[in-house]
Amino acid sequence: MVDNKVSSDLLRGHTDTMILKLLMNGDKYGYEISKLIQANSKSEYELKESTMFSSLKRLENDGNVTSYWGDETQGGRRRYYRITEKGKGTYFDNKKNWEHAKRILDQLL
Amino acid sequence: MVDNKVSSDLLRGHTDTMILKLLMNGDKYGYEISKLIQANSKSEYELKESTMFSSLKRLENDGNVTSYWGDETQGGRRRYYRITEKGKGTYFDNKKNWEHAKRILDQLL
DNA sequence: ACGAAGTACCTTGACAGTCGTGGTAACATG
DNA sequence: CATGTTACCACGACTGTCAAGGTACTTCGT
Repeated sequence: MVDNKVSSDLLRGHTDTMILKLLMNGDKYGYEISKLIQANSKSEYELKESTMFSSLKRLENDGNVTSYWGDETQGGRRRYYRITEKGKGTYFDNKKNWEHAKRILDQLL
Repeated sequence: MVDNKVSSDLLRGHTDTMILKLLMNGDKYGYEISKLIQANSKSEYELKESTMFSSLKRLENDGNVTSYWGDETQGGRRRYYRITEKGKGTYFDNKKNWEHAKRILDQLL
């Protein structure tokens, strides 16, 4: 009797999942993430910087990612993000939830 | 160059669209709407009353639905909701937007 | 040499949809 | 006559999004 309802949060807030997906393919820094998402959606979706930062902070607070400063000796410092084991689990859960929500929404809309 | 980005609001807030869809098949009252949505999703989604009421109020303020009191002479008064022409347009727009968002999310998740 | 544009980080405050909590009232059932 | 169900509604908290603003460095054109 556990969790056969869609947690309605996932009808909002897919940002975390998008970011986790990217980090599954290796560490990335913030600016890179937003550019990648824009590219991967062929500019049909734009992840706003402030949205991304609040998502990254949330992910870090929840232990889904860790971060560290890159060692760029010259020029702009970059903060890199790395997905944790927990983060991978979260990604798969979220992805499954999305598939579920999609089915239900298709039925309801 | 207009509107090739997903308005990210539709990643949240599908409630309005669900309700509009139901009203396309005839006037309904509040309680009925929430029960129908629960039934149509085989209890996998439950539309909370307070969410529904705020959605209905929003829909009415925006001219997507109108409402009137039923003439139940005995017992519980019921407020019925009827979709407007504008509401039908809104429904089709939202539905199209959902299809679009779905494609993009599938690509990004 | 200078200014603009781009990279790269971050904070703050407002806004909007969701939902828990609580309240009213009528009717049905045991 | 107490409990449950139908039926309405208001209020306030929470959370994800995003516009606006800030800092600092690099690159490129003129």
